[in-house]
Amino acid sequence: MAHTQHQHSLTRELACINQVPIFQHLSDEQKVSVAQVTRPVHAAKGETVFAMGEVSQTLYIVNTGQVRLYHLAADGHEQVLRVLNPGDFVGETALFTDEIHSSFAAATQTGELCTISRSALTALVKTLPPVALALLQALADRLKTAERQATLLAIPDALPRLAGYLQAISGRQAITLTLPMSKQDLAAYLGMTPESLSRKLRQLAKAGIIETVGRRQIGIIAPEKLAELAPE
Amino acid sequence: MAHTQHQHSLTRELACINQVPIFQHLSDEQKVSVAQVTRPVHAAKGETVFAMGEVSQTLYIVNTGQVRLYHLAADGHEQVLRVLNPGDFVGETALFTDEIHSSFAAATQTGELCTISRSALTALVKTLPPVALALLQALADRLKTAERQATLLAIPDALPRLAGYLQAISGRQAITLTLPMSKQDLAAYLGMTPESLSRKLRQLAKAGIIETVGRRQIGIIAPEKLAELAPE
DNA sequence: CGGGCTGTTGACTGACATCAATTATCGTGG
DNA sequence: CCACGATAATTGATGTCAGTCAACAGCCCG
Repeated sequence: MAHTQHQHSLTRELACINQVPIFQHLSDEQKVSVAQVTRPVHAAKGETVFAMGEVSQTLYIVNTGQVRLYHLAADGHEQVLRVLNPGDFVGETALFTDEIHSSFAAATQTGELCTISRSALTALVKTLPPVALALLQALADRLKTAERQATLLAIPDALPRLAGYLQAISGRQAITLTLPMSKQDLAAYLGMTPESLSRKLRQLAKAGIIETVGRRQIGIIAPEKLAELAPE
Repeated sequence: MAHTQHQHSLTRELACINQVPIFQHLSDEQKVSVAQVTRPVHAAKGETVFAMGEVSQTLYIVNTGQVRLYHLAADGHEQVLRVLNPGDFVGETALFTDEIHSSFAAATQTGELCTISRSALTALVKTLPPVALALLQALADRLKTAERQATLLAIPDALPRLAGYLQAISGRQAITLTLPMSKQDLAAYLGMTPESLSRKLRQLAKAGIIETVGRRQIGIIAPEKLAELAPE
């Protein structure tokens, strides 16, 4: 490992930082100071980024590609916690405690990650208030999403659960959207089996509320009917 | 409303701040500067702190008493999001957007809250890095809890869901604990009906794993058997 | 062009929701 | 302090939705 990167052009690091919302509003020189504590990491499709039980003191930010976060039960069943797309990050809990990872992370698409060590990020938060605010905002957003997901999962019936999810990611608009993950992952995320998901999507399509386009695209035709099925 | 509080002794405000983990590690003078932007609010049992749909730019911190956060569905069904005990807070999303509340908050026990306005807290975060770090930590903790709950709720069978919950709040110890909410609220929180919860508790009691003491107390007798039933 | 993985469809079964009635517990006022 | 009423919690009987197992279809990648 190189213990000095002064000769390094930092272009890869800066590419990462420019990609990521939490560093978006920094000045150029501030970005450079962040880039100096950033280390790019390559992740090939299927590769494990970190495993449950590992000790980590690192924040991972996805630059390109996609990473899937999941719990693994003793019976082998995987529960998808969330899917990290470019700009998303994970590992913030490791910034405060030496706590072990409570989940697995594996790349579903080959891409590039950026890592920042705990000590470096703590220093950044202390010296650059905008970073602290951006981090707070990102965490608050994720918290809201997680609580929303928990509310959805508490619904016993699969149809309103799916309707609520579709409503959330479509923004109640009649648009065609690309699913952020495969359907079997989505099924696990929504707490149902792939079979059930398939059936419910078909049911919604038959009712003229949505249409499935290819494998990963869904067109929302009647948002108002979706709202009737969804909770609240 | 008094537009100046200079004569005020700040004792109530300081009591609140000293109670709350996110301000715990501040120096005395830093605490005073926080106290100056804090406003205490009394909440009687049953009183609504804020309602869904209201616009808020305020952080609420529970000093004493208890506040219940819940969603209200169109059919009148309540879904408990979480229960705020002393030291817990809510309203962090309002710090970044003028977004409307997505839930109701009602006091279940008479107590005292502290409020901090958005602008004041933003300023605090910028000037006092320890506050930013503490807030980040608190949000990270809550995020972890929310993700854990999501994982639990994704389990289709009620028994492991309950076992996982009991394990989490008992800390895997053989202790007698007081439930943080009524059983019907707990049932909603765990995504099942009160009837199912009752049956599952009975099942655990018959198996000698727990015992129910009164209405809100549960004794954990065999934590290791609970662990067998719970996921992971 | 072929293989494997992802997604779909079908039949069956079991667990939980639902509806209804009873019992226990707590808070309150006499 | 006890009796009462209201609410919470339990118990029972029944129906239904989603999980399971199994086979098949379709897309993508090599």
